[in-house]
Formats: sequence, structure tokens, C-alpha cells
Amino acid sequence: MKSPKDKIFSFYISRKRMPSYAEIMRLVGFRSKNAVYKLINRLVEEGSVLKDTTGRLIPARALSEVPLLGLVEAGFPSEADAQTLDTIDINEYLFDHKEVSYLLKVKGDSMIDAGIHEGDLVMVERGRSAKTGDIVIANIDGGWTMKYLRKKGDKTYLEAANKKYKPIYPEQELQIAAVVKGVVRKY
Amino acid sequence: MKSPKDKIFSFYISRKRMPSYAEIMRLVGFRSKNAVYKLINRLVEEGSVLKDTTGRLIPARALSEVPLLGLVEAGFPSEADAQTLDTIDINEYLFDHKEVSYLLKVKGDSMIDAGIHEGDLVMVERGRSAKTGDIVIANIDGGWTMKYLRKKGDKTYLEAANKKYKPIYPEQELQIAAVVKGVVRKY
DNA sequence: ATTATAAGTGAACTATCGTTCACCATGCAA
DNA sequence: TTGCATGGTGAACGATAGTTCACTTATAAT
Repeated sequence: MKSPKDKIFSFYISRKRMPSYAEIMRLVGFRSKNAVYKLINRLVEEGSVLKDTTGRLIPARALSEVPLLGLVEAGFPSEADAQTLDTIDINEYLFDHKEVSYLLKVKGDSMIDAGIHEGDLVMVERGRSAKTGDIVIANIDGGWTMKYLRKKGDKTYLEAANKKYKPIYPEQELQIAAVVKGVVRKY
Repeated sequence: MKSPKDKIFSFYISRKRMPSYAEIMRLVGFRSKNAVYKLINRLVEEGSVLKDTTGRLIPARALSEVPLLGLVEAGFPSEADAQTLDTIDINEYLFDHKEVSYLLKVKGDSMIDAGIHEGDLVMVERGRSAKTGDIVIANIDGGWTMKYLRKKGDKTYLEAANKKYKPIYPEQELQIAAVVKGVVRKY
């Protein structure tokens, strides 16, 4: 059986707003708005819900947050500790500048030694200056690739993270379109 | 200068709810709620905002969505095409069962050949049955590790994705705590 | 059994909600 | 010049918001 709190948060997730007191009343099965009022006060006190200056409800923490455990080697905490865990929002973790961020699906194995496999999504930021050693999305002599950006003397070139492939020295122009800032893989 | 639409969405992001008509009025600089009413109707028509059955506003798409381009090799579309791009919500992409999902920070290089590096976050699901070949978080003879789950005959053992390390055959018990379902890396 | 505390009912209150109406200003087409 | 969309003002509407009050039931401790 779902707790009142879960029902309220489910409402928020599906409707993208908090329910009104009358709606919570129907949701939870109360016959009085005042019962809701007291329920909400309890939730506010325990910190899982906040109130606006106007009294309207907002969820206390981003519902997209996920518990972040420590290192793998530390293993799992007991269920009892689960409440005290740190949580992070993977969106906020991954995207610093959402306006210039894009996701690209990876094809090929040229960056496999950098831990980027075929089928992964790479998060790239467009229009940022790339430093030597960055992984970049580049347009070289007409074709697009993802490679390490390297420099030898004053010559800039691209290098794969896979011994199968040779470094690429641009014949005409080397245009950096975006810098790879993150990787997401799903099994 | 921010457009009215951007101001409304900024409000939603920071306050986790849509503004009321009176609030939009102050936000945009109108002196009449009716001007807001007409503005909203335009936004509803263009599809960037939706209305509840009760008239209350909800953002049309999850604001956490990010444009998803095609393959790396296809490169970047022109700015003009940017509106027609597909978008995905990285949260929904990554987490299928949020209730049992955790993030773990990776230590060590034992899974490096599987493209999982030190410092990466792995997304694990707890309490799921693991298949042979899955990457699992296991408690083996008292210590926690992340390894491939392998089987030889009826014997289950763990194998690293790094030739430096030998397979681990459990002496007493092999307890699978979670299955790795995703990886997130940030540069 | 008695009492104290917590939780729910039902009705009322004011403020604000989204909506509607009549009206005004501007710009562009005929 | 006229006509007519387009986008804004200002006031008013009923409906619903969150809140409060007085009262009743349920729970648990002594």
C-alpha cells in the first residue's frame, strides 16, 4: 500500500505540479481538507515537503534525485541507513550548461581505450574552446569524427584511443564543433 | 533579453511549479491578467505549455530534456534544424526502476576493459536477479567488488575486466547485492 | 477505566485562482 | 482613409485555493 507521501509525489511526477488540498483529500481518502492540512504540516516538519510564501506546496527535493552511495568497495549500507544517504540529481551532475549541451550516439570503436564504446551516449558542449587532450567532435576534411585533440609543435592533429587507427593530420581545415564532457552508457 | 516563455520556464525550474497568471503578469511586465491569458493561449497553441482540466498550467515537456543528435559520424545539424531535433530526458533514459536504483562511485581499475574507469558513477539496481555475463556488485568472502558474473559448470565465480586480476572463486558465499545497469562519466 | 494525545470531520473564512467582458492603442492591408 | 486584426488595459465574475475554528473519534499510556 502506498503511503500518502508517495501518492502526493506520484501526482507530482505524472502531473508536473503538486496537488491541491482538495485533490490530496480524494487521493488519500480523507473527507476533510483539514485532515490534509494537518498531514501536510507533518510532512513539512519532517522535511519532505516545503511551502511557498503563498502556502502552495513544492516538493522538498528534486524527485529526480537518486541515492549516491560511496565507493564500490564500501558496499551497500543497511536498509535502515538508507534515509541518511546523500542523493544527487543526475541531470545537474551531468549538465553544467544545458543551453549548449547535446547528446550524440557513438558509432565505431575508435575511442574504446578511453572507455567510450559503440552505443554509448556522449554529452558534448558546443562552442567551447578545446584544450589539448580533450576529446572533441571535429569536422576534418569534410568528415565528422570523435577523437583526442593533440598538438605537436604548432601542428594540431587528432588521435584515436585505439591502436588500430593512425593519427589524423588535417590536410585543409580542422574544425572543432564540440567538446565531449561526459559519457552515459546503459546496459 | 529573455522571452516570456523563458521567464515562465525559469520560474518553473527554480520554484518547481508553474507561476500563476498574476505572477506571470509581474514576471513579464504586463499590467493586466488578460494579457497573460492571451499570451498563454498562444503558448498552448504553439505547444510549449499545456493546461490542466482545471486550467492550471503544466510545462509541455520535461524541462530536463536535452537534444539527442544522431550518430557521431553524422555530425552537427545546422542551427536552423535545431528545433526539429529529438530530445530525451537522461533521467528517464537511465533509470527504469528508480525505487531500487543507486549510484556508486568506482574505485580501482578492475573493470577498465569494460569501459568503466575509476571515478565513474555506476547505476545499479538492487535486488534483481543477475544473469551470467552481467556486471554485478558482490560481497565475496566478506569484501565488496564489482566484477563480471561468470559460470563454469555449476560453479559461479567473478571475473575482472582487466588481465592484471585473476578470477575470484568464492570460498564460502557469493552474495550478489546489485546489478550494474548503467555508467555515467563526467570529464 | 480514565485520561491525554493524536488524527479526522464538517463548515466557514478570505485571498487568489483562471476566465470573461468591454474597451483602447497600434500597425498594416485594402 | 477606412477597416480590421493584434495585443494590451482594467474591472468584474464564480470557483477554488489554503487556512481556521469547534467538535468528534481513535489510539495508547497510566
